[in-house]
Amino acid sequence: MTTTTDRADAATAFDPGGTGHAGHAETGWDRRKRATRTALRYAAVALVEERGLSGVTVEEIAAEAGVSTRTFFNYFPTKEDAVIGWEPSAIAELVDHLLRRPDHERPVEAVRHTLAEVILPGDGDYRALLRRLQVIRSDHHLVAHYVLRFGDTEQALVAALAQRRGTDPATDRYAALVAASVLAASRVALMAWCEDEGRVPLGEVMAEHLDMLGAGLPEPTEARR
Amino acid sequence: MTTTTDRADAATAFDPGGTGHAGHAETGWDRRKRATRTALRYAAVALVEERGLSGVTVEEIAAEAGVSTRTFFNYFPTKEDAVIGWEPSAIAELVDHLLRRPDHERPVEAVRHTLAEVILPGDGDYRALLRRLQVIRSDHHLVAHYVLRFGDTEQALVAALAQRRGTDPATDRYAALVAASVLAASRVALMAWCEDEGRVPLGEVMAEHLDMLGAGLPEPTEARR
DNA sequence: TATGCAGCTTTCACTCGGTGCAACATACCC
DNA sequence: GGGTATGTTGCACCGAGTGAAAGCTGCATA
Repeated sequence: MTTTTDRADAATAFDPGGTGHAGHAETGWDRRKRATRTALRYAAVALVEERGLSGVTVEEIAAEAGVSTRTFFNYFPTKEDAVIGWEPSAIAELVDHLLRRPDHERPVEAVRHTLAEVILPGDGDYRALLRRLQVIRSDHHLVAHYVLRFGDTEQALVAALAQRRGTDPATDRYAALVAASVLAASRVALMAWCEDEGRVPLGEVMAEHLDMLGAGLPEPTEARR
Repeated sequence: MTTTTDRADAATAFDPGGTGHAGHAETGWDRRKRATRTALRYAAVALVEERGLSGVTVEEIAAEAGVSTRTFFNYFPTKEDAVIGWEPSAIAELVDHLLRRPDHERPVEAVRHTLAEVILPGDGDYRALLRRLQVIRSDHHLVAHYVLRFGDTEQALVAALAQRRGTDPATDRYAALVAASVLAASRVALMAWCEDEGRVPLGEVMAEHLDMLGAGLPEPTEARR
């Protein structure tokens, strides 16, 4: 019901200055690729929202986006990744930000600020994020895959933290612990924000959770928190 | 190299009182099933250790264990699960233990004790656990799958914690946060223990990590911790 | 000991996810 | 305008995973 035609040829329909916020002169190829990627993500979310993950095949998503099945796999390694909107560049960006944080900052704070800068969509497109999270939450398999991608992020963060601290990422337990627990808390915060349908600003929800983590998980006094 | 024949017909070769520590009268079927399960796990770990995850097919694992491919899938939902030794019963057991912890115990402590009781192999078979963890760590895909199963465990823990606290598991953020971060810390501890090749007792490593978490992740003072 | 039942294993057929490769199309640059 | 880099497609293929029906195995009866 949702679509079927409106996005059919998104691969060739160039984005008319829509989400474009790319600084350095974008070539035609880049535009085309971004359009295809967006179309695939959009199609994936829409179809899965409608029929559930197992009710949709990659072939259908590709068709909906107006590209071949093979092309789908040129953009996303798995069906799930198209739904959760996985971007390989996101991890690199995260690491980049983390390495730029001031040296005096403690690891937990550095990671915290980094996440705040990177996860929260600067363009204010919280609606899309919320919708995607709702679709993810609706399917156990998608949640699992989401957690899995957090795992990838975690590995990258450990490497970056270790670099910051001048330690060996393979043996720096503190870095591993910080990355794992802060990411876990962030994930829970995202889910809570989603559960709440975005009424409380995401930044606040994140801060709340990370504060609790930083305080050693004290049991909330008031009932129902 | 490792095997090829020694375990070939483990499905029919009954376990001669080996790992058997089942209290309530075990029927022949149970013995047979346990033997098959063990053979599959063993074959999976051995073959993957030898050739890597992608160098081994389910068909080969099944053949090595002396059963058909279809039977493999009657025991494990995925190839990865056979390697990581996933047991659906483990989660139930975890929940069970958690619900039996004394009421006055704070959530973090309750989860902590539960994990200590369930994760640590009572029969002292740390060698097998260590080997399995080493195989898992050697492959990114296996690590991801391992994290994924921790995610399943997490959901079960949240439900159990919420029940304990008399809250709604869907909205109890504190339960979600505790489950997620404690499990994350435990996972990191397991990996650290493995990295260390089991020289320091697992229980100690776990305690160290959970203490750090409970203290709010203070930056270790001494260099290299 | 024979017989029936229950539960496990196997075979078969099939769908779908995912990848490598070679041919084709498109945008860019000279 | 022609060459080149890059993106897209079709094709062939492999392996994971599932459903269903038939066969086998152990157990509990008479």
